[in-house]
Amino acid sequence: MKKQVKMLGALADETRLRMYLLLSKNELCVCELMMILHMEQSRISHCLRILKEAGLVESRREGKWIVYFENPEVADSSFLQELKKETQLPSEYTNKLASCRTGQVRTAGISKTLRKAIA
Amino acid sequence: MKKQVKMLGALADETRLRMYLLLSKNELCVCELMMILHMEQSRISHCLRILKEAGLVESRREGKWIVYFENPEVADSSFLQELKKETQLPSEYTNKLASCRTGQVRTAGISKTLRKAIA
DNA sequence: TGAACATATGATAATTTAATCATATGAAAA
DNA sequence: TTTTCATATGATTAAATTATCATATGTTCA
Repeated sequence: MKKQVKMLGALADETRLRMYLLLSKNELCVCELMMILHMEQSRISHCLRILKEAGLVESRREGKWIVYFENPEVADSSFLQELKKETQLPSEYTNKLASCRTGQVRTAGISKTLRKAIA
Repeated sequence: MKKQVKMLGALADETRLRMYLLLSKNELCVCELMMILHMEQSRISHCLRILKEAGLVESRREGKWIVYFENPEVADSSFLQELKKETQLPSEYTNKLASCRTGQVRTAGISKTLRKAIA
């Protein structure tokens, strides 16, 4: 039960649930999540850590980026699959996700401009 | 999403998750939950309120008892069904639940003796 | 090598949540 | 009709979470 409680706790937050839903659709680096969720970097990182500690996501380094993705070991948990089905991510985020799929954000980098835009 | 977050939050606590799992198997009054979970009354009541506000359980009065049960409207949510399947309630609780099924606890009342035993 | 970038993380402050205690309400039984 | 039982709830305190800020680490590129 402890493991389930930890997972549930990690998902019991709107920001983290959005992150998890996004990452279950597409792997993303932190700066892409900053863009999509319009939040500052350290907040994103802290949230990702909680998701990671709950076993929901994993990460790998890719050049200067760290890419997060859904932990393949839990991806096929039917409980999580059903949660994903029943939970609609606002289109605002799925739209932004689409532009990340083409790699625009990561290539451009967030730099000063984007950082200010988010702040 | 807000609704899901509230549900997840209500279940992201070991005590409340146990309660929900118990109630999804069998309706129970507060004193039966006190017995099974070995916790004091106000704590049980507060937890039940959170489960109720999240839409997971409902209650009805029955004589001097108030009986809680899984909200039939969510019982068939496949997400919750899978959660129940994937989450094993410790046998310690299912055993105690069995004795409640026969109505022993409720009929006997908790009275001073039981109250002390729990305290 | 050193600047700029991408991310993590420790510390602090702010907010939320949970546990406990005391008391209130309402039903049943004496 | 007062006492006991069953439960709810408000208040207070204790504990955990979250956001923010500052800074550290590792990477790339000039």
